[in-house]
Amino acid sequence: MTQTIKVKRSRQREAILEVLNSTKAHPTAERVYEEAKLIIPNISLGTVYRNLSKLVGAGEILKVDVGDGYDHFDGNSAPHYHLVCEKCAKVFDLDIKYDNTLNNIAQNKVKGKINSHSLLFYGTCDECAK
Amino acid sequence: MTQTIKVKRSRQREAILEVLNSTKAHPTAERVYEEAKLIIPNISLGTVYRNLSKLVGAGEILKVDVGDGYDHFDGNSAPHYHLVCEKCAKVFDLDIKYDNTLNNIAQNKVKGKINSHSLLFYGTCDECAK
DNA sequence: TTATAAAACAGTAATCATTATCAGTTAGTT
DNA sequence: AACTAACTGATAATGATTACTGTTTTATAA
Repeated sequence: MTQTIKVKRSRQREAILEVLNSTKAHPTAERVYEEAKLIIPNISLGTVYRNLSKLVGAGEILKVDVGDGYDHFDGNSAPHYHLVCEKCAKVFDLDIKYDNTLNNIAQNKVKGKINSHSLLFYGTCDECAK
Repeated sequence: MTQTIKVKRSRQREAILEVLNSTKAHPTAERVYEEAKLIIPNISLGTVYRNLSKLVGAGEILKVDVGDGYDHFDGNSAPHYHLVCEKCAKVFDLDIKYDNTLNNIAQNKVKGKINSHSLLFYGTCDECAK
């Protein structure tokens, strides 16, 4: 028994996507909520969470886990690497090519199948380094 | 104004360390609590959390963040890489040498200082691949 | 267009991993 | 043995995320 669940457009989801696509920051759900309210003032936080999950599930955005207790979201859905600043806690994109050979190195060590990887750098961002 | 805070031994902290050093799993705080209770039956969950934080701060254990909503802990404090099984959700150590040159690649792209990195592989573990 | 059904919503309550609090206990020192 | 500060067990509080519910919106088609 399979059931197909249709997806309907919603102003709210489009506003959330617009927020994410117009920033290079990697906002938390709360920050996305604040920005989305500028477009749809009575949007609710639950709606933001629900749609962020949906967009992640659809592969339209990325969830970035940096271990600070918040989920961060990224409008750039292509796999790429991040820098987490240990001073200001901001998350930055790194202009490094996604390296599929890393998967091969791991693949040589296990019988199971390696599907992907996530690489996170910790250090000081340009701004905080000044 | 600096103040030195002394560290006192405690049976509880030693039991927690013993739990972590006797497993290759990467238990959550709750699991550490369950195991520690076998050694000290009336140990409290708060004590487990408090000492896990302390041990991480002291560099005696590692906190492994795999994005499943739980903190995982690792008695092996040397930097190394992990595989997260997408089927059973377990965390495994990978026998791959920690690659410092990855830091250099990132270092070439930023003005700030890259200090470390975390690399996490996703896929199927040996057991689930059968 | 209107009617209909299901998806999505706003508002709010519930969940639950983790942290904080606090009175009593323990380890280390004099 | 007495002192002091770190530590503990028990429990309450926190806070990000999820679930619930009655209402609204979207998409489809009569």
